Amino acid sequence: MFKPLDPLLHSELRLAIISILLSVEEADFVYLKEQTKSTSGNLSVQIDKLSEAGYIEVKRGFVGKRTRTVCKITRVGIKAFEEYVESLKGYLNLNK
Amino acid sequence: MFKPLDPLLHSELRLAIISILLSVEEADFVYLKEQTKSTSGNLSVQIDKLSEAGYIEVKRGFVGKRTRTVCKITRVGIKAFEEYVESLKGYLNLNK
DNA sequence: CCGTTTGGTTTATATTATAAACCGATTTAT
DNA sequence: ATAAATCGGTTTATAATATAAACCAAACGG
Repeated sequence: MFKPLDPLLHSELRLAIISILLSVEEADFVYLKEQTKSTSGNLSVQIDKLSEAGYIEVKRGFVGKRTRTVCKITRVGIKAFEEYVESLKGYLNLNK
Repeated sequence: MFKPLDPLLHSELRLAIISILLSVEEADFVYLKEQTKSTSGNLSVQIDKLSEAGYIEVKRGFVGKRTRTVCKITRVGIKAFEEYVESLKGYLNLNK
C-alpha cells in the first residue's frame, strides 16, 4: 500500500530542481536559483546530492570569463522521478 | 510555480497516517502501526505532531482493561491535505 | 586601485526523522 | 503466587537533513 518514497526526491528543493530539469532539457545554476527561489548554498548542496546519486549530470564550464554550472537530468533521474510519482500516488487519493 | 509544501504533511509517515485517516473515519494506534509498518516510537511522535497542529484528533481511552489510542482526521487536517496535494501537483508533471 | 557583484562552495546550526531504551499494566506459563 | 513475555505506548538519544550564514576567487564598474 505505502511504498517507500525515495528520500532523495522527497525534498522540496530537490523535487523542484528535478521538475524543472524534466521540462527544460538543461538549466544553469542561476536559472535554477531564480526558479526555485532558493539560496545559493542550499541549491549548491542539493545539486551535489542529485549529482552524486546520478540523477542529474553537472557540467562546470565557462561562458566568456564567467563560470557556469549547467545541469541536465539523466535517464536514471527520470526513472527515479517516475517511480517516486507512482509511489506517491499511493499516499494521495488522486483516484477521487 | 512551486508553492511551498506544508512540512507537516511532507513526511512519509505523517502522510501515510493522514492517508489512512482519510479513508477510514477512525483508526487506533495498533492499526496505524500495522498499516504503516512503523515503529511505535516513530508513530507516537508523528501522531503527536499531527495532533498538536490540529490535523487529527486523538482520544485515549480503554477497551476492557487495555489502553487504546484512537485517531480521527479533523476538517483542518482535510483542508491541509487538499492544499498539500494541490501544491504538490505543481512539482509533479501529472498533466502528462 | 577600491568597492561591489557574480557565481558559486564550505561550514555551522537548526530542524527532523528514527531508533533505542524504557515504562506500567496485563497476560501467559510454571 | 510469581516470573517471564506481551501490549500499548512514551521518552530520550542519535543520526540524518535542510537551511542559512559565512566565505571565496574572479570579474566588473567607477
